[in-house]
Amino acid sequence: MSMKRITLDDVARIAGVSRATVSRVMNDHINIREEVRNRVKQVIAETGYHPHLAARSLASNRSNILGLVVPSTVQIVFTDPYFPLLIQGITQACNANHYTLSLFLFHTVEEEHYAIERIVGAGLIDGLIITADTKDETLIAHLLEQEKPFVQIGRPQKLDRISFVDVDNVGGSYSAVKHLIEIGYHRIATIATRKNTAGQDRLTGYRQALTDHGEAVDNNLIVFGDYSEESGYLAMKQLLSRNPDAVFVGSDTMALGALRAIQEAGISVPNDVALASFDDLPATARTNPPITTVRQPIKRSGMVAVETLFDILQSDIHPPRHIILPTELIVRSSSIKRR
Amino acid sequence: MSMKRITLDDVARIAGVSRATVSRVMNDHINIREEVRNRVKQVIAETGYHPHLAARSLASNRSNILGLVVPSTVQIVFTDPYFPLLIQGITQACNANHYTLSLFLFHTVEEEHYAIERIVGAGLIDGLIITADTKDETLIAHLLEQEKPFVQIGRPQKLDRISFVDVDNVGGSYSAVKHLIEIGYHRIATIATRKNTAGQDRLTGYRQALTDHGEAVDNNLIVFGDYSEESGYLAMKQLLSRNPDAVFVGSDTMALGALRAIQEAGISVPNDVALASFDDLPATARTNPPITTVRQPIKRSGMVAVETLFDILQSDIHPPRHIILPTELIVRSSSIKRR
DNA sequence: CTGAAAGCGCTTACAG
DNA sequence: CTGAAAGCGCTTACAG
Repeated sequence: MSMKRITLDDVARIAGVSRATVSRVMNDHINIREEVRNRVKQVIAETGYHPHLAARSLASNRSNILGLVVPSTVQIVFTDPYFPLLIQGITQACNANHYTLSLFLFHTVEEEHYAIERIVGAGLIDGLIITADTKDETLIAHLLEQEKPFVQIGRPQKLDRISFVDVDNVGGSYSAVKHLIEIGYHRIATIATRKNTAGQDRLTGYRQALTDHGEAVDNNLIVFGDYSEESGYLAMKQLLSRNPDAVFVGSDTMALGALRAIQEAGISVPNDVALASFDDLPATARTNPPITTVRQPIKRSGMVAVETLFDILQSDIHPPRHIILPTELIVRSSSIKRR
Repeated sequence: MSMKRITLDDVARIAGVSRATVSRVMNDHINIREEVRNRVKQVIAETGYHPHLAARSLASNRSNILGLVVPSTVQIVFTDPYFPLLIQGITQACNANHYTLSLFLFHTVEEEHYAIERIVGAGLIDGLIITADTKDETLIAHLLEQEKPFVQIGRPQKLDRISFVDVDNVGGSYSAVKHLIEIGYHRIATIATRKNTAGQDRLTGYRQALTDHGEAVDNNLIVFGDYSEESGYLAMKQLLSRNPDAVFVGSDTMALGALRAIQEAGISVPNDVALASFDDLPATARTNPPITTVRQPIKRSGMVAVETLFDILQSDIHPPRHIILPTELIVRSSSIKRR
């Protein structure tokens, strides 16, 4: 604020070269005489010169800023560590590539519409990462129309033109249910959700695993929640009267609710009923007995999303990228059904 | 990308005024003839004009971008909902003021040093919000030296020149311990931490409450943890042999560990030992029995931090602002010690 | 391999 | 109340 900032001009004058040359050194262009490059670098180091990002952005038409958009309808932000882990992955990839991350978190739909227009129109951002949500077709549509490069995290409803990074929800659920079958359970229920594509895919995996292993799919054993702990609790209460011997829960938060219902009913886990879940939050590792879970690579999906966006930014043609990251089954309890 | 962007020039030409006038309308200057202002606004609306932020930034020397810095030493990011709530408050205040938030999350110290210099030097950011941490004096020192306006969240070690927003850790702990005393407990232990100023202040509140109510401070009843669930568990195991009849835990996460230790020991809560805690995370509300907690206004502290930063940015002289937000005691169990 | 020059899209004294 | 003009600090064809 107080002392005058050092500019390209200053460096050029001190090094005895033109501004163009300094600019080229800054941007690692080839075709600079080694001697000149060193001299300029020397001056840059001595003066502590840092290029002015706004100026660069204006001249070059790229800002080295990425945006992360969290629509107003995304609630997970406040419940579990999903959001922090995702951000961790995203920022790590950004830092490694000298990109800056701008965060757009919306609290209302109006805010969302107003701000996104401003953001995209302001040309301050090279590309966007959007956390998935079923409902906001308008936001996605708007981005497509503006031809702003973006990558969605989570599978979109219709794939056609959208690049996305998702975890293998179908495969993850499949492996969990398959595991329950293999250790001897037969009346396997599920607490599912229709809230988003992840929930839908997890239900698909449940169904597929049963079918593939010669088990009938009983619709009475499929109950729906909304990702909240409370909804898991209520769903489990419903299920208890239907005597499942195992339950695959579509999310850890709901699983905690389900466990509460089970414990209140004075039922033994895993002898009377086994529990498996999707997410692998720290909390589920600490329950007693510990819950077997499907671990999704949250942090990694953030990193991959950024890399995918870079890939798009650097290529001229834009065929949509569809990336599915594998999950991992974490078996915590040695719950073998007693015969 | 495809269609040419609409600039100030375009708007000026269409509206039949100079670029200066359009600029003045955009920035809500006074002294514009009502008729002219309307005409320009009309054209802006029709063309969907959005000012180019980099250009504005370059010309005006303010970017309308705020930075949130999370040092590499801050771990809370990944454990509880503190970080999401804080971000929620910060983004809400930013959105309301047409500011954009950039997020700087560091994973290593090298990254931190390298990036912060780049950020501050790049002149892309008007001011910063720093999440507190005891250890990174270097980062703070660097910012002070650069004369970049910033607000710290959490009390810094030495106050002198630093503006900060903190919750009333001393008062909050005080009220919790006072409550335990008033409902009849006498051997009140604490699981404290020296990790940061918040932990220190909470211990201070504990001590003060005891002293003010004629209770002796017994150092045998003060055990230290490091904010982790495991450390709370271990601390409680130590405490159990010393027969406290109540424990005030310095954080909810540690309280969950402490509860685990109590339950493993087969001891009744709150009859044999009562539990109170600081933070008020969702998880503590769901334990059985529910834990009495001190609720800190996390989201609000984010909002206030942003507002404080605006205040600093707008004023010429910079006396440091010190803001302490009140906490709230949430009594969940009617734990009266049996006589 | 290097430089002169135009230009990116805005703001802001200055003058009237 | 409004405009002409300079300037913010970079990048990038173009020419040599």
